[in-house]
Amino acid sequence: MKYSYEYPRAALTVDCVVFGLDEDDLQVLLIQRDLPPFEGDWALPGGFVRLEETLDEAALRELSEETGLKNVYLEQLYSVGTVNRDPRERVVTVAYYALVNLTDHRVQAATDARNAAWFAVDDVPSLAFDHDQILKMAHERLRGKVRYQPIGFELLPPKFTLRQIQHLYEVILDRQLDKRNFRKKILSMGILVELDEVETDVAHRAARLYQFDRRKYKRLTKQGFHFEI
Amino acid sequence: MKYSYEYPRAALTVDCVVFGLDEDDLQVLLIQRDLPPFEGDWALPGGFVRLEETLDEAALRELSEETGLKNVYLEQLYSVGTVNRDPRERVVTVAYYALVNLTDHRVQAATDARNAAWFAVDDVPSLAFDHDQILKMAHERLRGKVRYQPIGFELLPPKFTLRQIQHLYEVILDRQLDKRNFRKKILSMGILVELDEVETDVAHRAARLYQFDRRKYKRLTKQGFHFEI
DNA sequence: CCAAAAGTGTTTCACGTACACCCATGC
DNA sequence: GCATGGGTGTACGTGAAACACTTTTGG
Repeated sequence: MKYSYEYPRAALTVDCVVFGLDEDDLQVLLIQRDLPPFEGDWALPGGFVRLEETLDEAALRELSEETGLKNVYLEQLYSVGTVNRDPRERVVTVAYYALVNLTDHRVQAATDARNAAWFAVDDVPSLAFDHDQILKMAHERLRGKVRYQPIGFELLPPKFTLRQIQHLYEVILDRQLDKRNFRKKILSMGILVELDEVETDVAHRAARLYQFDRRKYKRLTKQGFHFEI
Repeated sequence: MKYSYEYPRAALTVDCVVFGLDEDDLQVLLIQRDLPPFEGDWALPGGFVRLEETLDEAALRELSEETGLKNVYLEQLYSVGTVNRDPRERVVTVAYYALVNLTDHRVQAATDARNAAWFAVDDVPSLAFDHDQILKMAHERLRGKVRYQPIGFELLPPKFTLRQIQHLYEVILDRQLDKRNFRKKILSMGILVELDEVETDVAHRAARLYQFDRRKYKRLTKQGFHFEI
C-alpha cells in the first residue's frame, strides 16, 4: 500500500475482444479466469494499465501475455465505467477489439500458460463481469465498420481468394451476397493485387489468389475514394 | 493523502467537446483555466471522475458545473492515455462530445462563474493539454456520424425550417447542397413532422416549420431503415 | 466422367444529380 | 415594387441488383 492520493481513484484496465474467422464462423478468443472473482469463468483477455504505458500499449501487452498474440490489428472500442461492474472495487475499463488471421494464430492460444480458447461468436458462454455486453458492442462495431473500412482483410491470410473474402462478408453481415456482383464490386475498387498463384490442396478447380494493396488504398483514399461493400 | 493502493494509479478525467451551431459557423464551447497548469489558456470543459458516478454521469456533471448546460445530447468519443499528456502526473481522460441548440443555450455559458465562451471551430486558439487533438477528433467524428445518424437535429431548436437543416449539413460537411434534392431526400425519409406554423420575424416569405419525429425514426429503424444524407 | 467450385455479362430498375423559374412576404 | 428567400418537377446517367451457364480441376 505504498501509493497514496488525496482523492480515491478507480482502477484502470483494458479488455480485448479478439475476433478470428473460421471456415464456418466468426470466432472470439476467451481466457478462463484462474483467480476470483468469477474464477473458472470465461472472460475477455485484459488487465491493469501500468503508469508507464499508453492504453494501446497496455492492450497489446495483455494480449501478448495472456494469449501469445502479437502484431494484431487493434482498435479502441469503448470505455465502460459502470460503478459496480467489478464486485471488488471501482474499475473502469477501456475496451479494444482486435482482428487476427485465425489460420496463423490458431495454435498459439492453446499453448499459452493460461487456458485460452476460441469460441464461435454465436455460441459463447456467459462471461465474467460485463464482458458479454462488451463482446456484443464489439460485434456490432465490427458489423458496422467492416462495410466502410477495409478491415476485413485483417481476418484473412495475406493471400486469399475472392471466395474467402466474400465468405467473410457473408459471415459478418449475416446475409448471402451475389457472387458476380461481389466480384465486380471488390475488383472495381482497384485495391486488390491479382497474384500469379492459385490456392492448393483443393478438390476442385483452384481459385486465384489476391492480396490487399494498402499503399494503393491509401493513395485512393487521399483522392476521395470511399471503400464500401 | 488518505487513499492508498498497492499499485500506482492514473487519475481519471472526462473532457467534453460541446458543439453548437450559429447562423454562420459550427462553434465549440471552451472554458478558460483559472489554475495551473496552462493557467489562462482555453480548454475543454471537464474534470475528475468520482468513484460513485459513471463516466457519462461525470461528463454531464462537469458540463453542468462548468458551463451551466443540462439535458444535452452526449456521446462518448475516445479515451486518451498518452503517458505525459498532463505535466503533473499520469492522467487518462475519457473524451465526450455534446451537441446543443445554441439559440437556447447561448446565454448560460457567459453567466457561469468560470469564463466560458463559444468559438468558431475553424478559429479556435491553441488549447491546454492535448485538447486540440481531442477537438479535432470530435470534429471528424461529427462530420462522419452526422451523415448516417440523425444527430444533426440536436444542434437545432425543436422547430426548424428545411433551410436551417440544410444549412447545418452544409456547414458540417463543408460543401454546398442542392436545395431541391435535399428537400426531396429529407422529406422522403418520413421522419419529419410538418407543422402548421411558419417562422416569424423574417423580412421575406416565412418558411414552414418542421419537427424531428423520434418515435417514427425508431419505428422505421426497426424495419431496416437507414438514415443517410 | 462426375463432383465441386471458379469464373464470367447483360438487363432492369432505383436513385442520385443537375438544373431554373414562379411565389409569398416584409419593407 | 423590389429584394429576399420559399417552394417546386423533370430529364439523364450511374450504379445496384437479379439472374444461369460454361470451364477447370481433382478424385
